[in-house]
Amino acid sequence: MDLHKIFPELHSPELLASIQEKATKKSFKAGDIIIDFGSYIKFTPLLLKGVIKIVREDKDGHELFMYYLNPGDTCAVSLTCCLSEQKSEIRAIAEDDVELLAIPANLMDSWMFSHLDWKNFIMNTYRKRFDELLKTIDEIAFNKMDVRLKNYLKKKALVTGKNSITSTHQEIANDLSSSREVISRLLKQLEKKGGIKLGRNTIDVSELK
DNA sequence: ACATTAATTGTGT
DNA sequence: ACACAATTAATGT
Repeated sequence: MDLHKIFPELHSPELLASIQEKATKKSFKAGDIIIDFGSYIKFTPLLLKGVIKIVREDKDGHELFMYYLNPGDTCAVSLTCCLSEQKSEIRAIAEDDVELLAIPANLMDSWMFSHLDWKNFIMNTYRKRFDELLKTIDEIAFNKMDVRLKNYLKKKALVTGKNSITSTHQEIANDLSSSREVISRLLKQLEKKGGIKLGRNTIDVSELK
């Protein structure tokens, strides 16, 4: 297994050996829920393959999209949960078929002290996620829904590496905490002027600027 | 191939 | 936001 290829920041031989020994490989199919609200997290995922969507739930039970995890990422939120044994504030859904390494929570902690590269890795993913979050906060605070939608489409296309998106208007509305009708109407505007093509369950985004 | 049904999308209020 | 119409895809016969 070439862990080092996917996680360039992890290089010390002892750490890599520990990971090999202690981590368990798990796989999920597209749509599976990997971590759910309120569940205690007893491991942290190192994502090997596929895309994971991280979603927050507001008080009325509405979902709000936060960010994607790509191969080479780990879930920053789950790090905090692990360390303090808190319930999960988030839901993690497999966007594609996913393979990940599950690191037991207690090891996360001790590796912080014993392996410098591990510590740096954790710190860096924190920093990256924090930047991401700032961006989405800005977007929600300052952008109208049509801009958010356009960004959402772009990001989703980028992350999945495809130029067509397979999801329903309803699902998009859930991610953006809007209503399906609003999304449908905005999408149709975009189809006229913005260079996307709509079909049932698919949105072709290859022409999107 | 055709009819039936379910799911997704469109529109008016 | 809601109700309903229209369209498209999936399924059974």
